[in-house]
Amino acid sequence: MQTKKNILMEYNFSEIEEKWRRYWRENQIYHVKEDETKDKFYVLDMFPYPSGAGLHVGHPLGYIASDIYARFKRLKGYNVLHPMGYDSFGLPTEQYAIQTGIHPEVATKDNTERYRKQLDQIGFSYDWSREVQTSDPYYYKWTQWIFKQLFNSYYCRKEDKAKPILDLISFFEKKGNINSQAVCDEETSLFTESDWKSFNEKEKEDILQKYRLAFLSETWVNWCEGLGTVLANDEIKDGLSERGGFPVEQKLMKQWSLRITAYADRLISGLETLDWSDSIKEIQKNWIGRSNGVSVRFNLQNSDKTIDVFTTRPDTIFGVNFIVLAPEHELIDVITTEDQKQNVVEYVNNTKLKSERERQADKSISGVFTGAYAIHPFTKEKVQIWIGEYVLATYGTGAVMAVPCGDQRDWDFATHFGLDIINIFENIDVSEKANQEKDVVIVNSGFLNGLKAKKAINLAIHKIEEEGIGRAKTNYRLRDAIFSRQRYWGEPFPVYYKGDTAYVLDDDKQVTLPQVDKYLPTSKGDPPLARARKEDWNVFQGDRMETNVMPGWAGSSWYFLRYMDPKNDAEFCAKEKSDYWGQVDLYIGGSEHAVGHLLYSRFWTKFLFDRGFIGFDEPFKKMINQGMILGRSNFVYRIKDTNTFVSADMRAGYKTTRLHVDINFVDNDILDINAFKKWREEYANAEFILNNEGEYLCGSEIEKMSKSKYNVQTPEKLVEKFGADTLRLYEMFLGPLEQFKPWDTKGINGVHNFLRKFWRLIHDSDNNFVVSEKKPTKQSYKTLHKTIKKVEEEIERYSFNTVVSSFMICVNELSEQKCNSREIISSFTILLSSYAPHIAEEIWQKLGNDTSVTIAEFPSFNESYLVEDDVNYPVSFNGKVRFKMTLPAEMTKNQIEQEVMKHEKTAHYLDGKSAKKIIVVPKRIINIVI
RNA sequence: GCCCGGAUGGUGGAAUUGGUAGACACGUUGGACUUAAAAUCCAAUGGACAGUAAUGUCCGUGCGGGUUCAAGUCCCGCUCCGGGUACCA
Repeated sequence: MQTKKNILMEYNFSEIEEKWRRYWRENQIYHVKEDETKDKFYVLDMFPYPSGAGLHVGHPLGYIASDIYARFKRLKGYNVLHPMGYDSFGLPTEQYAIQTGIHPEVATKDNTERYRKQLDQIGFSYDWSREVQTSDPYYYKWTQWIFKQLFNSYYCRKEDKAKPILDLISFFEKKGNINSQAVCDEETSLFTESDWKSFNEKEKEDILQKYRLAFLSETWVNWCEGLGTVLANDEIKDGLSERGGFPVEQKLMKQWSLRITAYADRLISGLETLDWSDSIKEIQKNWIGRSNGVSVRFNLQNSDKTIDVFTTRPDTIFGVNFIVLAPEHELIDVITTEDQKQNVVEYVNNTKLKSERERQADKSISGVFTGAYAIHPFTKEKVQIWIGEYVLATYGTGAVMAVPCGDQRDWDFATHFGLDIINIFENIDVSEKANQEKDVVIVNSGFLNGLKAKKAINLAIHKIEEEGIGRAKTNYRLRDAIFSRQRYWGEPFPVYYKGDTAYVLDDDKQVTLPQVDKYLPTSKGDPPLARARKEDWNVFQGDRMETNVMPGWAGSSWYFLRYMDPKNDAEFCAKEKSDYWGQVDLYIGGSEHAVGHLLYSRFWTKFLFDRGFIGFDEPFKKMINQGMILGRSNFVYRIKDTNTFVSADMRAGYKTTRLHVDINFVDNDILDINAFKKWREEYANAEFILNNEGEYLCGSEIEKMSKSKYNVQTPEKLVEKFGADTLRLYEMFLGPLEQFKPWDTKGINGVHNFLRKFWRLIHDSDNNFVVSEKKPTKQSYKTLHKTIKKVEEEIERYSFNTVVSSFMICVNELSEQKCNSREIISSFTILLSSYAPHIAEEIWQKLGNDTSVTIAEFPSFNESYLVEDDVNYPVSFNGKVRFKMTLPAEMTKNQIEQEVMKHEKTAHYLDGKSAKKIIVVPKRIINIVI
């Protein structure tokens, strides 16, 4: 037991930390304003979704790192924007509302308050006056506003940017759409200016929908019955919804979409300007999936219809002897012959029954012949038309020209159905597998004979275009983003309908979420908002209001802009504010948002830039993805069909079931049996087979932290036991920020001891603060300046863990030197303040300062303190270090060589032989080659 | 399959451009203080071998080669682990 006196005499972190948190709050220390006299720096965290579970120790990892960086930049004289908010629309809150009837707004308020409390405890330097919440009507008013701008814009290919839709309308009025360079749906029909003038309002709007960047369209969507909503591609993993893991199927529905595909090229090229990890850039590139090729038209036999196929290998076109259509292809009904009709209908219906997941999982080859033939554009031979599941309706044209000798999938298909394989490669055997190598000479291919792929591709494209049977085309894997969700807890659309035609509200009007009786779809299957009566809507125009809501990523696509001007009631963000703060200079968050949030916010930023609302077209200049902190789970082993648990080291020979056990009952893998028995009723009478030490040993594994695994470590407990400064230091000390690492509290004492050691350095045995006014020794200056250099360099390269070591080394050395000089301690306190702000403020005050250490000046590094008179050289023989010798630093290479050869040990290691060569690297090493 | 990471003591990790591998911590062991414990302080701590000892020798950064006076670091070929992605024509 510690005595009361002991506690008072030591570093009393809980009192200190509370005191300074109050001080920061009351004096608005972290409040920040635009200041033209200073350089700006914008440090941002990915804002959290405030879930009911609260924060665990993994969440603050990135926040601590960004906070350290923000504090460091402030000390270096920058005007730092470092805000925080909540991504507060989302499914879990809504599911909770469905179960409990509690309005999501109420649950959100509770959750954000808990988050705030937890965040405050860690001592972050956020300017909370700039807080945003995506579910706040004052915020989503502007999310709706951006939607309106998207609705009222189109993408101009010529200028390669978004422009007002009014420009397009006046173009149509003058010239129709025949020479229009605007991005639009593939199947948009052509019209002249007089056609346009003859269209009525609905017809005009239907056409404009094919051009608007936010538009309604009847498309195949990913319908998730379990969630009762459609999902975007990035919300699906392995054919299941990312949230909840429910099956997803294809359904034809009228939905809002955003024309992100118009930005595909710029989203790829923009990556070059970003300081992001290669892996995230790579993921985005793959997701966009640009491939250059050509679309080729095949005429049909006995029909005036044609089939377009997309290929990246037109050089292999002479290897084509059949075509394969996706089961959803629109021509199937038209071309199938009578005698094949039954087979085809059966096959198509079967594949439709399968879910997306089943179709992905099933790699077996299936298909059916339509009975129809196309004509090869060059050889004029008959080409069979098949239907196959391996062809995707949503990619390219939904049809492929099959080249069995050159594509493994086509080869597999041909082999399975006994179709011919034409070989067009010189000296290549295609009887076992297809040849996908490009460095091969092409034969049997008319005008392409004797060429290799690179030249043949260009020639083939040229010829295809010349003959008018196709044109070069770039295809993208990226689809337009489905922007409607059939849910309640999201942004309502600022949209109303007259008949089937959608209109956006005037700029001065916004829709707020109406009250509904239940958060469930209606009996007709309409979204929850359809439950609202006319009088429940704050705005009601036309025949009906839009009842879909926006997806979770709407609000998070622009939140970093709102932080710059959070209270602005007239604009989403004043231009002069966004001009001042500019891009986010450092963005820290998880890599799980690689294709969702990070792609959409780049898209919105580019759009807002195009329309002149902001002055930059990439949101996040530098990004770091922090690694996940994993939990350590513990297990007990229940013998099958009994209520007896066997110790992990005794379980051989038993059939057992492994069960997660709450880590709070386990210390050093030893189970507290009494606590375990009390945990659940069913365990009250459990029996235990103990090991030879009479203990119950648990098994363990490193896993993701989750409630269901009972391995969650919360920051509260650690803050209570060790203080926030210790927690901050420890999370950084664990290892490199980007790395995945298991959470283990074993080492936390080490960092805590470091703070206590620092405290003791400047307090006497009665806990009185004592610093010396004497001039520090040369050695102490060296210690300090070594630390200044290291701290500055390491923080600049985001190596947060090694800085903690430098702090420790510094305090260790100062303790050894018994140095408590005011000058040294003052500088060190500033260095420490970005990591451990509470204790730094306390010491700073004790040193006699009456302003916060957060506005101190980072100590400047002076090289001259590190200059050594002597160098301790390692002397190696054939690369092996044998002894060391200290020599004056200013000695020349020749002098060093002479000194080394004179050394008594040199003769011993030369062992009678002569030195072939002596390598001297000044201030580093001496190597003697024998 | 393809694309990105990674592999260093009992543990987390350090070594920025090739130049003293294992900083800093944790853990372990021994010692001091104490009636005792906690806390604190001191010392040792990659492995093997030799020696009473000071010390010395050899081996050591996943494995096998190579470049170099010198390789954890660079090059070639593998193994294992983690992440992403997939009938994308």
